[in-house]
Amino acid sequence: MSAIRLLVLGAVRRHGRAHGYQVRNDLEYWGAHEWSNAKPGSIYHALKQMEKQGLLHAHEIAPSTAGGPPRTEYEMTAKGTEEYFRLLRGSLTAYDQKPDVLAAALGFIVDLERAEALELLRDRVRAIQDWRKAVTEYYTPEGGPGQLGHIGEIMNLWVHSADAGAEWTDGLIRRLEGGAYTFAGEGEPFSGVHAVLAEGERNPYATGERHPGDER
Amino acid sequence: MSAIRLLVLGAVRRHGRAHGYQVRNDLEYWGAHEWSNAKPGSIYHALKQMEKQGLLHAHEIAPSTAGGPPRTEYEMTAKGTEEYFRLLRGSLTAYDQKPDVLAAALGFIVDLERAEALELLRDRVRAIQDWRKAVTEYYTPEGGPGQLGHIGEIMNLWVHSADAGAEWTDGLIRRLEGGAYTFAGEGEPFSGVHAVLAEGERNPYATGERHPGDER
DNA sequence: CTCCGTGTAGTCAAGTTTGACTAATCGAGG
DNA sequence: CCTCGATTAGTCAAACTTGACTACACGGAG
Repeated sequence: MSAIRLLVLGAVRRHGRAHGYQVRNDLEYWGAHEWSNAKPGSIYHALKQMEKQGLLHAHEIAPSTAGGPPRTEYEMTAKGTEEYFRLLRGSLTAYDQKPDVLAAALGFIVDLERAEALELLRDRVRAIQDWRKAVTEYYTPEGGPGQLGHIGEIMNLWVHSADAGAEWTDGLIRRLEGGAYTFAGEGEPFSGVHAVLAEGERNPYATGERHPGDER
Repeated sequence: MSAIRLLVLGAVRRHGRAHGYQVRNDLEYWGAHEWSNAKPGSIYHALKQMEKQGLLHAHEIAPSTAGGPPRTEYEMTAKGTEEYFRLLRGSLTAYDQKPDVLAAALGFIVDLERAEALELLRDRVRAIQDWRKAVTEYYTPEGGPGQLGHIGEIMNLWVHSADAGAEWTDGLIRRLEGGAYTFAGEGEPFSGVHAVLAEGERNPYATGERHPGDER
């Protein structure tokens, strides 16, 4: 599963009520258009789909104050909130080599309680170790490694990635254990830069430059 | 772009002529079903699509010797070979955090000449460094970092991944410089385990176990 | 002989993603 | 006043992906 649903649900949730363009702007503000498939089409599609599935409730709204076609505002339903947390938890634990999903979850991690976040991250480390083991076993021929030739480099890549992922997760766990950041139920919620764009606020990060790493 | 086209083209190329089921088996043999979207539907779709685009030439064949519906065999065209190398080169250099694409390219890297492979990998390192720089710049607010709160962990993740990717690439470059493996134009081609399944050969790795890391 | 499981080969509908396109309004410049 | 460009908001067709399903043949159990 991709990161788009989590991102959209998270954006709507932070606003309480939001229309597609607002979500789109938030995601761009968070930099998500650089590292996830958060393109207009995907966002509007996700909104409509999730409305059909009862995760969001739609309000038809008169043409906006500032040009453009009439817009639709969405609110989360109870079912939507449930799904949001299901996705958030799943994205933190599952190691499926899709870093954009993890990045998205990271943006919302403080919506959980600290203890749960830590538990989930420890599960993640375990999942990474399982994957590492499975990979090395799969790519070990009877005659010992060395028969693999350059194919062994594929194994190498996965093992290296897994180790890097585990190391990073461990680092995060240590920071959280050390009391970093403010989690749910720990007083005033996060409100630094990058929280959310208020209606009409300009995105100071929207430079319009293309960043390297973009697909061409 | 996903890894499927490269994988399918590469599989067909190694056989000279192959039907869908054969490709499907090779990809499973290489372990690709574990780390890429190489599902039957995707494979057959890719074959048909690439035939429509003139990358492959299709031969309708009488019902197979061993049950099942009639099958179609595919051969690469000149255009297909061109596209294959275009994809291969692109997958080695582009850093778009899709490790399955890199893994696929790795499996075919010896189809290039050693000097070119090295050049491409050095380009890759440069691309990774560019991405790293772009990320740190994007996520550095005016008031200095620290204002970011937990959002800074997203940056952290990307930086950590980039560094790990660069490190791995450097390692591979050193191994190749050291003369590892046999590349195009260096005498007898690779023929170890994991080369390709001959018609009718059983896949000794097909255990049927589910591996962790699978999507549920 | 018949039924069932396994292997062979592929199809299909539903859902998702992409990239380009539409359409309306506002403000500045000529 | 008119036009151009930017901003706002969203649509659409084409391509791709997913997971479940079909259909046929062989071989062994009962």
